[in-house]
Amino acid sequence: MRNAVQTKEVREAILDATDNFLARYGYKKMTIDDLALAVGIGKGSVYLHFSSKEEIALSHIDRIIERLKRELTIIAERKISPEKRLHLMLLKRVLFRFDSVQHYTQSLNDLLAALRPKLLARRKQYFQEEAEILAEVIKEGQEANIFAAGNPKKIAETFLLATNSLLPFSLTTRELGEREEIEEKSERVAELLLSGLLKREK
Amino acid sequence: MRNAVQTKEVREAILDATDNFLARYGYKKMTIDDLALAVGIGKGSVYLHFSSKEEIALSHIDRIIERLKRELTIIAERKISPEKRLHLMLLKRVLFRFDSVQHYTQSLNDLLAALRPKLLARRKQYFQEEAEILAEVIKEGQEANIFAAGNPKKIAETFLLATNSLLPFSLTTRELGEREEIEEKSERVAELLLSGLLKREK
DNA sequence: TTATGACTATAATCGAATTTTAGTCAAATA
DNA sequence: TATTTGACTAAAATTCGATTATAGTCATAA
Repeated sequence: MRNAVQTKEVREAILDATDNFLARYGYKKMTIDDLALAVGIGKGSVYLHFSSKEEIALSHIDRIIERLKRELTIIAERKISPEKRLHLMLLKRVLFRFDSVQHYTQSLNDLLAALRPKLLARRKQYFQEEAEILAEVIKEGQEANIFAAGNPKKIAETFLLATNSLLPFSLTTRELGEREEIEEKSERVAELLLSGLLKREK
Repeated sequence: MRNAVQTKEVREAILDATDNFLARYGYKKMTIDDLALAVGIGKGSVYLHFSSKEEIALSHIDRIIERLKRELTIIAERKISPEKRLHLMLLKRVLFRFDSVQHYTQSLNDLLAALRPKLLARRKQYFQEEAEILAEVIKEGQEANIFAAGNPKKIAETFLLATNSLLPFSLTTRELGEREEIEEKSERVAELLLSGLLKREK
């Protein structure tokens, strides 16, 4: 059906416009009228794709997270050692989020404040999904007898927890400073964690 | 001089009252009049000890952090292996902060919002001071040939960074849930980090 | 010499009037 | 008939002038 494609394109266009307005003016100042105008459809038509302004913003965030998961998956499937892949994935995760936040500096507090309760619920979900991707690689490493034994999912969660503080989503954001600084810090945390995971015997 | 003691006592009494009001009503609703009344001194006298309401709140936070540093130092000086001490210190740090936040649930957002710029500046300071305490223990462990080589201060910073996300000072606060859950997560992160620090050869 | 509380300038709060905007739905369009 | 629309509404946000609350001061009292 041509219509389904058309529909998906409009939906994407709305999210593209959302991305633009959020980065430029923030969540509060973004209006449904603006979005409709930018996409070139009637206001009512926006509600054919989304049930509320909130749902638009959440879908927009979902789309960003989906992109991250896709990038992590690509690394997870590379033909290099599990150790190296885990390392790259941790760095990717931290830097991806850092860059996202850079992009939304003006609007982020605004957005987080408005969607806080919903976001908290989703974060758990995101976290689990990311852990799942890491866990696969950890399992492989264990099967190859490179990594120490243990529940792969739990280990993956621990890795994510330990790198979470490097993600600029909190009070610490500005404290973290430059991208290079983050890069270096991530590197150190990742190495220490990986070193802990590697099997003891030389 | 008896007066100096007296002065210090009044200062402490003001901070005690501050602790009480912050936990009960939050920063905004706490007034200087309230504090003076609670301590039993005139309003003007409060300004003999502190130059502003903001300085009172910051001093109050300093006092909390001082307590944490004291507790960390006590562990650092215990007569057990550096490994064990580091482990205990990491747990102490996470749980101490968790408990503080529990105490101030109502008022914390309020306080953080009001003092954010000043707090960011101090956090770096706190962070460095805590790292210094850990670094001592790490150095000992290296001298005892238990820990792998490396700049002790840098390693300490890495440890703190990796446990930072467990500290309930950010969006993740509620996500973290129960104290037991935090305890278990801290345990896992600490173990993995320590395992990474231990020397490779069995 | 130290402590005070009445005083002030500023900031916060209130509430009524006005404007903006999310979401709806009857009508227009394809 | 199946989609799309934009005028419409109810609710929320904003404005602004008036009122109240409060941080910080300082002349006076202890």
